[in-house]
Amino acid sequence: MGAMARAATTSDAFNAIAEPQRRDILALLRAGERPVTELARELGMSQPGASKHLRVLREVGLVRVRGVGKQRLYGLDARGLRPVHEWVGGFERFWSGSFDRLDAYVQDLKQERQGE
Amino acid sequence: MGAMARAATTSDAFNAIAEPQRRDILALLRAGERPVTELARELGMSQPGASKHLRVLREVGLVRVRGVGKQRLYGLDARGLRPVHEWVGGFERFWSGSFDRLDAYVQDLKQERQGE
DNA sequence: TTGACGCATACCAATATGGGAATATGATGG
DNA sequence: CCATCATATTCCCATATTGGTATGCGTCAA
Repeated sequence: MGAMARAATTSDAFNAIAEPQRRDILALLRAGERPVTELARELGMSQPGASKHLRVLREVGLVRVRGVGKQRLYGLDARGLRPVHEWVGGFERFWSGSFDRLDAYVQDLKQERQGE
Repeated sequence: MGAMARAATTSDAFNAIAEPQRRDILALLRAGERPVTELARELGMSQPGASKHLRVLREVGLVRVRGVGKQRLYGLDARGLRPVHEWVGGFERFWSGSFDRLDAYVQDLKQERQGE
């Protein structure tokens, strides 16, 4: 019951994709299933390293595994990214087009003043 | 140099938004600027807690500050979320519509086999 | 059964948290 | 200059990584 640390990487997709190498793995898997060793080689990481990242991705459901002989083929299951996309999308109007930085700034100010 | 730990939360937007409370702060700031204490109160966190999260958000450029008298008004600067949205958007075809889980799975297999 | 191969785990080191409490810092109003 | 309000920082703690390296384990081929 003492202090807390950062949330586990396995807690949700947001945490899982915070790690660059895991994002690389997901991106690579868009091209199709891959066995661990191949992933490791293509991404320049150690085999244990790849396995560990894959474990995290598996625990949040972003990849699934399929045993084929000695190999374990990892495949993408991007459904878990949808909530992330939607959450971030909720900010789209704040970065797109006519709403440049200064505009947004001023807008916010106006809104703020009106509220009081 | 020795082992590494998790990337800093201040390293990029992906890491910054991995923390739920920081996401809450960003979401709240869409309604307009807020002073620290108000943010803390509305989100049920301590003042130091809010300040610390705001510091992280500031360091990755997702919020900006403006001093107004004794207060410091924090405002949203969502531009940094755009790359995140785009990266995640790159997976859209894998979760949307006709591409349900099993379909995607089979598709991947086919693509894989063709590639060899 | 025995190797060999592919992968997952265990263990260790070094580090980055996130929360609470206490305290320092800053700006404002008298 | 001082008391005060609003924030930022500092400490301390327990925890959760990420990256090696070594090793366990399951499957397949002889």
